Amino acid sequence: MPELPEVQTIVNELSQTIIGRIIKSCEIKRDSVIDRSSTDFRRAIRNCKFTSISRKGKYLIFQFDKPLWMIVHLRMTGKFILVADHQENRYGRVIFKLDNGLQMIFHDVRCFGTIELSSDIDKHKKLFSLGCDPWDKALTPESLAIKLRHRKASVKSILLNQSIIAGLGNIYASEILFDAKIDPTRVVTKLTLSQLKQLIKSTKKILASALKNNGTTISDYRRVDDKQGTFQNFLKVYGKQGEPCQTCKTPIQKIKQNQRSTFFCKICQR
DNA sequence: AGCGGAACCTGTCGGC
DNA sequence: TGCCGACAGGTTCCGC
Repeated sequence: MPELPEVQTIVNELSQTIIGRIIKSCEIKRDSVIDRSSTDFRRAIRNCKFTSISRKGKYLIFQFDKPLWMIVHLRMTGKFILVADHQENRYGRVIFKLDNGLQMIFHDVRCFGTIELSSDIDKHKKLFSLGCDPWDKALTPESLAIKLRHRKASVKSILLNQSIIAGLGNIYASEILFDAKIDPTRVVTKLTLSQLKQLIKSTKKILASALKNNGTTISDYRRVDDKQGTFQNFLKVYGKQGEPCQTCKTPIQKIKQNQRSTFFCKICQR
């Protein structure tokens, strides 16, 4: 579900409300969401104060007032809800009770989401294996070309690989490739340096615009407290199969790549 | 090494 | 109406 712009929106909104708050207790409704026994988890997190919230790739990172971090991945359907009282909610998987009476609910229909605790964030394997941020200065056409030089996968597949660029998902991959006028099925080593340059440029452009719109709400993604993003109003290809391309009027194609939908214009994208 | 497919879990939608 | 398969914004594991 949420990609970089959605996760960043949630970071921004949670920061405004929970920095400085202390977790008084925690209720775990679904054990598979957390990375240890519920007893150990509750004990570790009790009386911790939130000092900052940040994002790496699609991971949310909550920092506390001691050497402890909570690392959350929302996967497809995870979201956070802040409420004064916890009405019984079928999909509330973990409920954090804060010192100001608010409850922060981790809500996740499909239960793919994960919550982990770490006492040494620099040694967290999954975070360590992430590629660079799209706005990282180290991301240049030349560095990308070197990193991809022996790859055989399509450019769409490479965009979804979090160890190369972190934060892109299925919606923005299609939108970025349309903006860059690159065929998603193209083997990545066949791209020219100027196409790689355009790819990086389009990535930053699309993500910045999505962020400005608080993300894309199609079905499940919600901001904190169920508010919706608005970038769905600006999508040009995702979910638009059969509709005319905004540039050349040719119907948008929908294909499957690695079991996932890709949308593109076969005329504009080469 | 790195690719594609299956699996994880739950809900919804479209077709017959 | 009812059932059944396909599909959903992600990642990990496995076999090749």
